Order: sequence, then structure tokens, then C-alpha cells
Amino acid sequence: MNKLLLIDGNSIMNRGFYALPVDLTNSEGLHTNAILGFLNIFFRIYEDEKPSHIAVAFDVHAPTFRHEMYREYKGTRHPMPDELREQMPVIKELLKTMKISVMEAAGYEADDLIGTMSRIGREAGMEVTVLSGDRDLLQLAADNVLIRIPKTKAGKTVMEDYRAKEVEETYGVTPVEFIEMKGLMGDSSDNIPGVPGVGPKTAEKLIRQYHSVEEVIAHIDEMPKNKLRENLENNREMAVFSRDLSRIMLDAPVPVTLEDTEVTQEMILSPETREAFTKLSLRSLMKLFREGEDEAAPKTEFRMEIKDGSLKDAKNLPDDKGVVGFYPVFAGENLMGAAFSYKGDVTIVTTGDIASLYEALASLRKRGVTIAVMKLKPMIRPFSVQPSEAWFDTEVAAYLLDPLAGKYTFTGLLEKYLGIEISEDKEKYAREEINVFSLSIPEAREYFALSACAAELLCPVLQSELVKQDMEKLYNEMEHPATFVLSDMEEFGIRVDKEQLISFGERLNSRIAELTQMIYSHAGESFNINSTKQLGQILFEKLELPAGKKTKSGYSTNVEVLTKLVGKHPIISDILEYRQLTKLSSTYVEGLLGCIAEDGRIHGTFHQTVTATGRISSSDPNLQNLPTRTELGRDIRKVFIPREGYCFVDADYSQIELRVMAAMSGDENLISAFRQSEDIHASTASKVFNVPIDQVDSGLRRKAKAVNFGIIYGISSFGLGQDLNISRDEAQAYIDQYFITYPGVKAYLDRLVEDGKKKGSVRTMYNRIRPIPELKSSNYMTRQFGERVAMNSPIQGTAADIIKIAMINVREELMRRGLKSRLILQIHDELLIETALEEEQEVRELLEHEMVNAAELAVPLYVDVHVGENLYDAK
DNA sequence: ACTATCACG
DNA sequence: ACGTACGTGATAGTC
Repeated sequence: MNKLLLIDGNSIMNRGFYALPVDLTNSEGLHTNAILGFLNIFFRIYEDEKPSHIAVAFDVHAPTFRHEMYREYKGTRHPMPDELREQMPVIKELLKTMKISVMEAAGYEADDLIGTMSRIGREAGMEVTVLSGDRDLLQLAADNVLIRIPKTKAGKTVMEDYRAKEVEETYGVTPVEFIEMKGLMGDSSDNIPGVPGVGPKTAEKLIRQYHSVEEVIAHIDEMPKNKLRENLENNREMAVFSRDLSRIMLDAPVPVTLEDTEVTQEMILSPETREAFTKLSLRSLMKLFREGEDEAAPKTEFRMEIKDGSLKDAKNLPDDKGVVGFYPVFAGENLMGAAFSYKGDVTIVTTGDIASLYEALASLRKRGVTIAVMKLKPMIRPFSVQPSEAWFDTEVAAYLLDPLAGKYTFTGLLEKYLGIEISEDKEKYAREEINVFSLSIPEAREYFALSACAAELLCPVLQSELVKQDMEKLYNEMEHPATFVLSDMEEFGIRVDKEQLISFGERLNSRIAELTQMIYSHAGESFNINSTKQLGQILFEKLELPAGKKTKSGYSTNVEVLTKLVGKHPIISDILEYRQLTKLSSTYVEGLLGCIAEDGRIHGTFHQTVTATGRISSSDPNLQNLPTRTELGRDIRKVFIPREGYCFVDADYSQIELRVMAAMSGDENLISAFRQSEDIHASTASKVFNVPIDQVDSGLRRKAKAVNFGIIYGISSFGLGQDLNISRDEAQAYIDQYFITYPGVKAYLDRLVEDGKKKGSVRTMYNRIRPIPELKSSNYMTRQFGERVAMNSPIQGTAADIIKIAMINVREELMRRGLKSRLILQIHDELLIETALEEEQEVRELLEHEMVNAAELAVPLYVDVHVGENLYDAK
């Protein structure tokens, strides 16, 4: 028996939109929650009913035929949220991809198209199912027309099913009478007026008795003389009219024939659909394809076979130029074995012989094989991997494609890019940090095999995705070689004078002990000064100091608040000093001491796939935030020293972000300012505040500097005012003046926001992408944030790109010249080279040259170079 | 696991 | 009427 499924597209999309979190987006920032909600319900019903024919109806947003005579009532309709609106064309397109008929007709509502199709189906002898969240459709219910209304019960979606019988049982009226009822009671959400004072109860009572609006009217005089009767008398026409408005048309001009709506599972779940789901990041729906393939002919099904083998097997793996997935197993420094994957066949080799494994890899490379791994950096050293070799790092590639993803595990990437879901009980593999020794032997074997296999499968997909996104060059020429620089920096590390660090810590701690006692005596009791909760109580309750207004779960006790209280009570300055010293002691002295390796050096980790903008980050310890802004904190840097016979050569870019902005905006005034002036803040002050450059005092310069930073961060008058401690209006005046001075900058920033909104992302000069889903938010604050990000990311990101180029070239040049000096640290706009004393002059020149020439901009790049015997002196 | 604070560019 | 500067990581306290 043929079955026809009719879906109220607007209603089901609406339901999906409000049922699922709105922050569901695909990689391009397009919202997908309504689409996912729609598809979830759709496939549930599809499984249930296995319909042979399907059509989805949508409202056309124009005055509809049934309502056009009553247009003034349409004003009360809620406008569709933008996040939902943007999903409407996408679902229609997706349905077309699924070969499902989309019905739309100008002047007709979805209800009318569904009603008409239900009649056509019924007359053709089909079973008809109507899916809608709207009870209006109940009037269509019949013995062979089933109305299904999804409801959420305890978080689960359940269906309320109505045939004619159920409508009568629930409402006490027949489906046809249901229309009459609505004529009396009206429907505010549908802008049907009805009769005043008549609600569902009265309407039901009247229709059960009289069966139609006309009959009710005909019997008005039999009714008791009350308000109801009066209302009915005064609204006879309105009742008839409302009833007619409520009646769904059964003869609308539907744009499809019954034959058009015929569809099979194969047509719905085609490869094109799969591709479309992937593009929409609808990962949870990928399982549909696997099930489909299990039943039919399996084609791209995930298949992996693990077998044991020798290195000889590994060496001879592919017989053509291909991709081999690779995963080495280490226990600390010791090699335990490796997994090789080729076309889904994984060979696990148990060996501790690193030289032979190295050899096997070399032989694969020689034959032009690409070695794909999930994470390259840790393999560089053990296998002496060179930047020129064809290794492919899926993590770095996936990071470039989606820098906001956060983690790049094989489970996540397989699902995202290939729709392959590793079965539920393997969830532990999805974790970022995984200790393979906590796994059983078979589990561990499977983990190694999956890692190798996933790398192999992902490699071509990610490569073609990079090409599509125009980031192939970025990967090959910047990110891939940068991995080697980071690996080197981690390997070399930085030497620390442990004794000096310990004695520095002792000095800090004795002062901290003094301060602690003084604070306790000021407070009149001892308490945990580190607890903001307790500190807040002492300061603002016991000592009754004016509460720094900022809160959220209590009083704020941050520097900003405390600084304003200095002088009000002697405890404040002690707390400020205590804070500063404990920070130094715990984070820097204790923290760093815990990181010193056997060789007396700190080998931190540099992360390449963490930041949203393309910057490098540093951890264990973070070597990019060593104190420098205060004198005492800065002293910590004295314990970072070069090895014997070496010195530090350090260079930092001068105003790289402002220069990048000048160049990318093409603003002539800012460009010429940079070409002429060495002091851009003073120059800005002179122009913005309209004073001769030689009359710019330090205060004016400070203000201009703050404005310059503000511009880069995506200026707001509030933020600038906060920073400079001036009024919002004054801050706004500075900003206005800045944009008058540099109109090209203003135009550029506007362009970034506009472009970002259009594309959902922005890019750096080197094509690095930063998605900005916030730009499409309906929340004002979120959207504002998105706009600031749109202005900042291309600038910060381009600066990050440039220093990456410099790092790569510095490393390359040091090697090429056979120098002993090594790059050991990058701090965003600064590079540090541990330099052999005899190479000092050459390295100074080399470093400056490579940094200045890393990019050719409309504005010259400039670096400050320093030499020192420790990190303190080198800045 | 989350929040508050503070170190850096 | 809202409540903000952009990008990170470490520590300590609290839940």
C-alpha cells in the first residue's frame, strides 16, 4: 500500500529551532539547530512509516489568499528570528538534494497545500500521514488520514497521533466540527478573531450541541439572555468569517503531482545528501548512511583489519604512490612498536629497534609515499623528520580548517570529515589526553591501529579541503615548516639558574610571611588571603570599606578595585603587595622550579593548534608570560641564562600589529606616518589631538597609545574610557578624531565587519581563516563581540603569520650557515636566540634581516635587537 | 569543573 | 536597558 507523508515545514522547523540550542552551527557559522531538529523528527517518522511518497510544504511570506481580506490582523505575528530565517533556504535546498518535493505557492499557506495533497492522496487510495506541530491540521484527520503532532515529554519527543476517532475522543467533536469550533473561539496566533468571550470550552459545548456555526446562529434565540448570547448576536458575521478563515483549502493549486512526490530511501540517502550533511556539520545524522550501507552494498564503509607483521611488511606496504598512516608506540623514550595503515589494513609491528623503523620510514618516503600521522611534532625528533619530507599532520590541517574546534582527535575528525562514527564504547579514545598504558592490550592495539588508519583516511580529505579553502600554501609553506621550529625550541629549551631562582623564592617568601602577619593584624583575625570570598568579607563587611561594585558570586577584589581603595585602609597596600609576591612565588618560582629538567633547562611545550588567530601558545610552563611590566617581576627573567659560551640575542617587532593594519587598510596617512616617524604613538597624538609633534607630552602620548591599541582590539568607547579612566564621551571623541585622521583605517575596519557578516569568517593576509559564528547571533552583546573579533583577528593573525615566516627562515638560515646558535623562544612579536659568543654579530644581523624581510608590506617592518647575558638584560 | 585573579603579547 | 576592549595559561579556591 502506498503511503503519503506530508510535512508542515515551517511548523517542524520552528519546533526544531526552539527545541535545540541555537549555538549549533556548521564550520561556516551557519546555524543548524532547526535543520537538525527537522531531520531528527523526519527520519523518526520515516523509519516508522516508510512512506513511498513525501512532500514538505512551506508558507510563502506574502499575503495569503485566506488571509488577505484580513491583512490588518497579520501584524501581530511574531517575526521569525534571524537564526531561524537563515535556515529556511538551507532546509529547502537540502530537501531537494534528498529528492523530496518542496511545495510552495504564492498566496497559499502550507496548511492549504497539505490539505489539498491529503485529499489527492486519499482519493488515490493512499494512507496519508500529516506531520505538524500545529493543531489546526486536526481538521484534516480521517480514517485514512493520520495527523501526528510531536510533543516533548520529559526531554523526549513523543508523537500524539490523531485519526478522526482520536480527534472525537479528545475534543468531543469531529474533525469537520473542529473547524466550526475554531470559528467561534478564534486563534490569536493565527490572527483569527472569533467571537469575543468564547474560549475552547464554550466553543466545544456549542458545537457539540449544534455542530456548525450556522446552526449556532440559527438557535441564538433559544439561548439564555446573557453576555454570551449578546456576543454571539453581535458577531454572527465574524463567526462565519472566522470559520471560513480557519478552514483549510482542499483545492489549492499545488505545485507538484502525486507522482512527483514518490521517493525511495536510496534517493533520500544519496552520496549527495551525505556530502550536504557533512557541509552542515550534521554529524549525528551520519549513522543513517552506515545503516543504509549495511543493508545495501557497502561502499565507503569504515573497515579496518589489524594484523601483526614485521618492519619488512611495513617497508613494502604500498605498491603505488600513496598514503600510509603511521603511529609509533613509545614508552617514554623507548620505542615499543608501530602501526602502519594502508587501505584499511593495519600492520602492527612490535619492535624496540628505532634505527630499523627509521629505515622503514625512509624507504617508504623514497618511493614517494606520504606518511600521514595524527600529530607530527612529537615524532620529529625520534625519527629525525625533515621539513622537506612528505609527512602530513592531520591535527595541524584540521586546525587550519577549523581553528575553533579545540581538539583534533581521530574520533572527532573521522566523524566530522568522513561521517565515520567509532562505536560508542570507544568513547575513551576521543579524549585529548589518553594514557595508552591505562588500556588493556587489545584496546591499546586497537587505539594504535585506529590512529594510523584514521590518519591515512583523513589525509586526502583534509588535503582537498585545504585546497578548497585556499589554504594549501598556508599549510605547506607555513604551518608544516613551523612545526619543526616549535619542535626544535622544545628540544633545546632554556637554561635556568636554579640556585638563583630558589634564593629569589626565599626572599619572596619571607616578605610574604611578613605581609601575611600585617594583614592578619589589620584584619584583627587570620583568614585565607587567597580566598576572594573570605577577603571580600574582611574588607567590605568587617572593615566596611566601600564595596567595589563589581561582583558575580560576591565582591570583586581585583587590582582595579583594590587600587581605588589605597589610602582608605593600610591593609589594602599590604594585600596588593601580597598578591604580587604570591603570584611571583607560586606561578613563577614554584611553577618554574617544577619544570626544570635533568639538563638544567626548561623544555616547555609550544602549541600550534590552540589559538583562534594563528598565534602560538605556550604551556608547561607558559614561557610567553614571564613578568616584565613591574621591576620586581622582571627580576625573574635574570634566572634565564644562556649555556656556557653563549649569549642571548633577542629581537622584537616594533608595533607590528599597527604596521600590519596600516598596510592592510592602505590608509595613506597612517602609512606615511610609519614611513616618517619612529614614534607612532607620538605621531598619532600629534595628529589626533592637533598639536605639533614636539609639543606632545607623555600624557598625550599615553592617550594616543591607548587609542592605537583600542583600534586593534576593535574599538569601543566604553573599553577605551575604562582603560584611560576617562568618560565614554571623551573616549568617543578620541575615536572619532582618530577615524577622521585615518579614514582608510575606518573604511578597512568597516569592510572587515561587513565581509565577516557576509561570509561568517575573516581571513589574514596569508588566507588563514577565523570563523566568527557570533556575527550571526541575535544577542546584541554577542554580535558586538563578533564585530570586534572581525576587526582584530585579521590584524593579530597576520602579525602571527609574519613572525611564523620569520621563525621558519631564521631556523633555515641558521642551519644553512652551519651556525651553532638556536632559536629557543617566541613571544608573539619577539624571538630569542641562544647565540654562540663568536656568532653574536652574525646572528644579530641574521635575526634582524629575517624578521624585517619576513613580509613585504606597504609599511616597513622594524625590529629592536638586544643582546644580554640573561633574559632580563636581553630586552 | 568552574570562577576569580593576574602574568604576558 | 543592556555591559564590553583582542589573544593566551597557571594557580588557588570553591562547588
